[in-house]
Amino acid sequence: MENRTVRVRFAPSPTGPLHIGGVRTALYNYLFARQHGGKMVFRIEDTDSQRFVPGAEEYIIESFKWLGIEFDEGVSYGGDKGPYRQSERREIYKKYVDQLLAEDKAYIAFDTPEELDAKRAEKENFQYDATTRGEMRNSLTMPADEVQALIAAGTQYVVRFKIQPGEDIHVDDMIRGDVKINSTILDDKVLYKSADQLPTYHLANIVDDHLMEITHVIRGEEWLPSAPLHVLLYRAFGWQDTMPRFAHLPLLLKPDGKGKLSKRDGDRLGFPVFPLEWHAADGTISSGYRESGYLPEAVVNFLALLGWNPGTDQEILSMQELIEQFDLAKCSKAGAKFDYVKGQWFNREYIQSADNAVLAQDFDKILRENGIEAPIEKVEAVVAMMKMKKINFIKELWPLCDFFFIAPQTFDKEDKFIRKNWKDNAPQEMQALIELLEGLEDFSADAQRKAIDAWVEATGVKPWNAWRVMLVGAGKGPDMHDLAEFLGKEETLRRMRFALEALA
RNA sequence: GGUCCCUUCGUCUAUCGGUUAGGACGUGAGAUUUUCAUUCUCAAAAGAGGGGUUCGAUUCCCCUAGGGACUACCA
Repeated sequence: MENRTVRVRFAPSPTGPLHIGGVRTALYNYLFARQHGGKMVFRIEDTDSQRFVPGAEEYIIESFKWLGIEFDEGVSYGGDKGPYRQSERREIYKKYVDQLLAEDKAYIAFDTPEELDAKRAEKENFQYDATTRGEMRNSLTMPADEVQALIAAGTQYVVRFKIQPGEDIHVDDMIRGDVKINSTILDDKVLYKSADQLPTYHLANIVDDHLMEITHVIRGEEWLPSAPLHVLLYRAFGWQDTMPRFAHLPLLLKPDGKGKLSKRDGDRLGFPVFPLEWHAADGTISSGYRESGYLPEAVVNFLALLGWNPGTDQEILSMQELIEQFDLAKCSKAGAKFDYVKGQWFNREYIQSADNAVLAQDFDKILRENGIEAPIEKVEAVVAMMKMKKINFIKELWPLCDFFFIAPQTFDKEDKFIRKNWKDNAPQEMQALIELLEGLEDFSADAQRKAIDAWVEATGVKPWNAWRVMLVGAGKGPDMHDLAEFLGKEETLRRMRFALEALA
């Protein structure tokens, strides 16, 4: 059985946008599958017809495309073990539910939700299990013909799993080791609802994982308490020999305060919790990593290190390196607070090493939003000069780069930088610099540097800051020679002459 | 309440019985500098508490405390 090809799955419920914690779970599954030359399946768990949200499925698919997490089969990817949408697998589940019923491993229950609520209200710790099922309305307590009559009359019912109490159930977790839970504390879980003829998560999950030949279930820690139930289900079906191995990942926690990271934390603290921007039906918009200016590689790298690390000091890892180095045994057991400040640092690192042409495309959009249309090679030149500045996002480049495209119109003489660098002798010195630049045939940064260095050597004048006042109007920007080359001889001299007058 | 999981700098983490407890983010200081930055250097910063086991525990065991998850005809 250990020679089976690795097959993992990511199986979200289409109830809304994909949470960033879900993204990390999917990423770990992906890394694990790729490392072992296995397959990654995308399944949609839409067994709760009440909570279905239109567009969620498409959103999830688009998110993974953006992030570079690729599936091998599943919804929208195809494959020979479909259908991959649980709502399309009704007959399959029905067959297995009937099998459990026939083997007396499950039973039919007619108690209504209202009756159960009443029970819970009267008995603090009411649980539908071996101690209580004898006093409920189910096929264990009612005559068979009455049960059949009720069903024939169209009475709604559920199928419950008959759990034998008093047994220690062991779950062998790849991250946590042996986890033991006694079956007595488990309740007789609802496996199937006649109302919508759909199974609940637990049944559908086990049947699908088995039929889709899943070898490893890598999921969030919130599933650990129900893992014993799943083990029991595999056993009930006689599938224990091919039961997948489990790995329960630590949760992503709120950056501040307590509890797990929730959808609302993002807007509250100013960072996205969704990969892509999400427009809810009620009109509210939740920000996304993509729209906020994150590079997908940075998001992947950041998420990968939240709960796992390669055991070395290396923190910048490409998808390929992650695939090679990922190891479930090295995953941490404790939940990780979501450190979005470090996430921003990852983005900065990826911006600084990103291809200028790619960044130019992003920056071009920002420029257009600010009414600037420039040739893309000019945009790329600006990005090349400025991306090493202290920016976490490309959009932060605009206030640092506006002067490339818009000449300073006014000069605030109270401005600290101008006051300090526009001294009484500045006009004469800058006039001399203008004359020097006028005489240059070659206006490249190198040629300027050569000529100006010689002039500086001869006169002792340090022209750069005053020059910056004239071309930029503030204490920011790149090397003056690079800037002047970018602006060109004509524009450089025009700005200088204008500034000379404006500052007089 | 019950069950299970977890616990090293503010945060993410390394350490798989013997280390000056390492790295990164963030923070502070200094150097470099043609502004803003970058870069470089340095600094402050941690084993929850208590018992064991052991020649020796951050590391293994137990207890306590704290945190988290689960406890639906949701996933």
